[in-house]
Amino acid sequence: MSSFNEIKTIYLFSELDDEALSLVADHSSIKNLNKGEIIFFDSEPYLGFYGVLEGSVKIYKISKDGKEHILHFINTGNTFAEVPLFENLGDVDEDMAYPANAMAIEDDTRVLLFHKECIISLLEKDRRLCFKMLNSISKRLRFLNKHIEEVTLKDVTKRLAGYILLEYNKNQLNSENKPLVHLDISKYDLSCYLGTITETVSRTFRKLQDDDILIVNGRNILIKDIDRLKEIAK
Amino acid sequence: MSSFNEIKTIYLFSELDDEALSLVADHSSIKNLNKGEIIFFDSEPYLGFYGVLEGSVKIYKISKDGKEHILHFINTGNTFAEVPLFENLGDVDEDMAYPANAMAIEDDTRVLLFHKECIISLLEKDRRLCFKMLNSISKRLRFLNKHIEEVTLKDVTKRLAGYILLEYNKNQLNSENKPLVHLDISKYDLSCYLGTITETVSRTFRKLQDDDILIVNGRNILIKDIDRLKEIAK
DNA sequence: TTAAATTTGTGATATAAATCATATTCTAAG
DNA sequence: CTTAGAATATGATTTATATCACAAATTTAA
Repeated sequence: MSSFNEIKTIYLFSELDDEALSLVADHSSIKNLNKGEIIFFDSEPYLGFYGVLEGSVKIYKISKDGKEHILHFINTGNTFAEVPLFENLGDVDEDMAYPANAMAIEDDTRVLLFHKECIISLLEKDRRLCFKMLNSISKRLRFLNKHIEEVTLKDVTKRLAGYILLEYNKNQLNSENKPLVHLDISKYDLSCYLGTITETVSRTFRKLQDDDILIVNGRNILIKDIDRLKEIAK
Repeated sequence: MSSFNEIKTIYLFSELDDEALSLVADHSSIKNLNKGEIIFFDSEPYLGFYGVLEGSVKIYKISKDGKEHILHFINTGNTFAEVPLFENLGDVDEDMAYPANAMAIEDDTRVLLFHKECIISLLEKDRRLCFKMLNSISKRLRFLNKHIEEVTLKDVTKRLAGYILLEYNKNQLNSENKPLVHLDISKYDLSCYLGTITETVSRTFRKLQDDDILIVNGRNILIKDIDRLKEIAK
């Protein structure tokens, strides 16, 4: 059972009234997951979309020979796997399938599964929710746009530099203006996200370190020369 | 000026009543373009989204050093550049920008620009339109998902094989069951779409031809061994 | 119809990054 | 603490694909 307040941590549901919230509560279930546990597999029959209450999830593809590519990391408050709901507008729930794999990447990750059956009726009642859904999907699309640009048009060094700068900007508010970045994903996941392998990430960190741009200590990165890092990322 | 019937060729608008159609007509303009003409540039201020009435458009990114990557080809009936409308839900039209470049790739391409100002009000009135918009964006997202999987997890041969099979399936209805594919894009655009360069596409076609899988004649491709082609694409 | 320009094809070479092989460091379990 | 397993680092080698150079073919324009 999920409290209304917990449901409201999901951005999409944050402005729902109590009536709508109880409908969501009645049609959703919560899963607790440890690091490495699968939420769904690519092409698996679609049950509904998910929201992250706590922890972190990766959305990824795997090739026949085991090569992995991470499309998104999803954190608290955000939803994933909404797309199948709207792909086949006519055919209500005709052969819907998940568009990628999803795995928890932190212990004690909590996700809310909102079963597909009643979403449409909720959206039909609430125009604001429709717009929020459009907002979520649009942001995801813009993000993938950017991601594909990075992977196809830039080399690994640029991509890694860009990732670190993005993380730095994200957390700048938290930390006390120190140019310090803490990676909250493993180097393996980082390499899969950057479209490369762990060895190459290692070497690239070393190179940036040897050039006095970063100091890498495990998952902690001190940015020594942010201007040059920005120049590289371009 | 645009006739209602012409507007209805855009899938998103196909079911609008006359009142809504006249609103669309009043707030849109039509552009005629020749091959190579730009519709908008990446990051340019956002005017509204487009629908293709006739011809074909490519949506693409370009790197600092001129390398190009094509994200989508948009054909008659389909819309593009809807994303900026919904990204910043609160701030009405705060600094919206196009998410990529768009160029006509056929002569006599006709596009309809639907100015951003009145779209939201139209969507607020018409729930069905909201769902169609969700449908369009979702399809685009699924497509990019697939595209990124191809580019990051498969080699050029697999990607090219996959592209030819997709084109074959698309046009199978038209042609009289002959395993014939006509490329309706240049080899340059094909290479940019596959995340490679023209030389590599040339060589890959040659390899597939030498292996008796295809016969390539300019833009016409005869599939000699579809089973092996499918096997390669996997 | 011919010339110019663009597109396409092919060979030789260069290069970024993957693969393979260990070594080292870190982490979690007993 | 100690040990086993996982994650990370680094060197040597290979490989797919980009780059460069140019030839051939096709399209466009004059």
